[in-house]
Amino acid sequence: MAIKPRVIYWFRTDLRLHDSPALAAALDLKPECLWPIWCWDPHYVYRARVGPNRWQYLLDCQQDLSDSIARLNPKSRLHVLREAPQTLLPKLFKAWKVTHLVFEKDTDAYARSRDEEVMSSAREAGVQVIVKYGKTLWDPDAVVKANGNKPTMTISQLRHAGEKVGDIPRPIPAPKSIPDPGNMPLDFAQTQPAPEPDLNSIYRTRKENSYEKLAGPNGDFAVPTIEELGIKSATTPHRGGETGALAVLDNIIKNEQYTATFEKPKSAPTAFEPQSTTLLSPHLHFGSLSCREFYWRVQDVVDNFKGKASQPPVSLTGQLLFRDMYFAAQAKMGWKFSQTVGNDHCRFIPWHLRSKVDGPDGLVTGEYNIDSVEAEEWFQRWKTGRTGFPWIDAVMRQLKQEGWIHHLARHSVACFLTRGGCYIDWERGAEVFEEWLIDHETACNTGNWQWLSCTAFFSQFYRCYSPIAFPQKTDKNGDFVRHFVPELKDFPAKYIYEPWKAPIQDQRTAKCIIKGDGTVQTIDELPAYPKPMFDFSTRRDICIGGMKNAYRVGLYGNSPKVVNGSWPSAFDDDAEGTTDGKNISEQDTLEVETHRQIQTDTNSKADSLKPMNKNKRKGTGTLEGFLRPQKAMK
DNA sequence: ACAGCGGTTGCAGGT
DNA sequence: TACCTGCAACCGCTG
Repeated sequence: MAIKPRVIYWFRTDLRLHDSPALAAALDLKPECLWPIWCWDPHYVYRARVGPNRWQYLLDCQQDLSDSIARLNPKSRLHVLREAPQTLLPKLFKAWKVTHLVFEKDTDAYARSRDEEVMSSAREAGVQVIVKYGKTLWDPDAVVKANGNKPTMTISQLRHAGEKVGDIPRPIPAPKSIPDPGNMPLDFAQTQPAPEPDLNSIYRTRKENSYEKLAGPNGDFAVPTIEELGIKSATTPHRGGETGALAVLDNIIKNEQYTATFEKPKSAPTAFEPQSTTLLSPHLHFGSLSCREFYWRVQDVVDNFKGKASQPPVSLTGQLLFRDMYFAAQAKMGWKFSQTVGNDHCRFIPWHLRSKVDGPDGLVTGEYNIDSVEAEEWFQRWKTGRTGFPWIDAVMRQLKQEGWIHHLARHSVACFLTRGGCYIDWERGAEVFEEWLIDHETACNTGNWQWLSCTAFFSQFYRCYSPIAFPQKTDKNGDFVRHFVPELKDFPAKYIYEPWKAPIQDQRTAKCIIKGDGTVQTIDELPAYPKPMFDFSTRRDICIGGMKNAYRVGLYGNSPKVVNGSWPSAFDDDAEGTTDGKNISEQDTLEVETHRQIQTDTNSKADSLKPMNKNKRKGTGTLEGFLRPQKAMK
């Protein structure tokens, strides 16, 4: 008689029961026993930037899922094990006599390397592995294949590739029952992770000890509390979990007008309580909501809508297309998608505070070069919400406090930090978002930062968000600023976005003095708010000049001069002074259009040779043949 | 080969 | 209110 399957279902960023193709595949095995488990991965604990708000959101999702599993089978729950999956799973295969390992596909760079290691040890142990995609509308690898094995860099590429891949699957209903878990002996040694470097040490309330016992402090595999983890309390009002996600979705769907006519660019980034968009992004990140459930629930409303429905990409379903575009781009490019150096699709701009890279693979180290004391100060003021521009500061404070900000608010502060203000590397901003966003998704976050900094996906750098004019379009009175920057709450609307222009008498009446850099709390016994850290329109002009210049030089992340650090020779001044829009001489553009021919990534070599051969037909044999005509600088 | 068009989400100043 | 233009000028896609 054949042995009945003994299945580990490994939950990761698919913390739901509804529409889970992988979970359905596990249940289709008709297992004798099924262990729903979560591995407390040291990579996430120490190496990813995770602030308290996202920790709490994850715990919410885990607890809700665990409760839902227990409702289907009181003998079961989500079993949380404190060890890296790469070392733990091989031991569980033996100790629990596992026959099958099932999980949802994850094409994130770290996830891929982790999963490959796990799959190889499963093969060695004779454990059958079942992997199903479920995180995106289409399998990112299939999208890449349909896109000619290239990363999807425009929404039309994604849409064409998606059409080739096929129809977006209808969601699968949640299971009605879950098998018992088998016995869970832990008669093996727990492998302790290396805690250093610990990128999240500032959030710990005590010495990190989440790896003391494999099954948690009570030995019961329970989902921990944030106190148990020794992490500071969350400040976000947003709660995770599948139950809440489906309730929010129900509410959205009930409002047919909103659902069918939603246009992202027309939604207000200044709206709060309630916000103007769905706030479902963190649920999509943790998988507490299936994107296909969302897609089809919305699409069914749109199909039955009597009026004029909005269309992708601005519509609700359109938002999911961008997500798939970034996932597929990352699926193709791997680690290099999330950094400049070595990235053949990311323009090189000589920003301040560039990342340090190290090692034979040329990956970022997590540290950066302070090439300008002034830029470092601007970066810290941006991060901590004391730039002196109330709109920027309000958004950054909302981000830190609540872990979520509106998409267009992200645009505004990202533009300000990079090409439209500070001229600081987008990777600095992406790291802050990684730390604070509850919906942080590496592919979408780094993709959007490249978009906004005009290094990939988007290039209209002369379209620049004003920290004064932009919020005024949707919030003349400045209610958003008054809420998140309360020291300005009594300022007249006339000055709310530029309080430094208010006469001193008005400042005293409003009980807030505009002075200093934000480190001083009170002046003459009145609350203080900083002066703007620079003149915005001057900086905007400098930045646009710098962008124009850098575009003309035309280096990309994989250009030899970027990889070997000799890029300053492509600009006409010294290494520290290349960032502010000075002109370059004509011959320095010669590097340039070769970027797509140069590959550090071996598996895309074949693609990259094509354009070179095509250009070679010109027979010039020199770089000139590759150059596009350059417009003269004024 | 290349001109023309459009690109989820700019701004200022109009009608 | 919902559009229009000029501003300077990027890219990918289409024919």
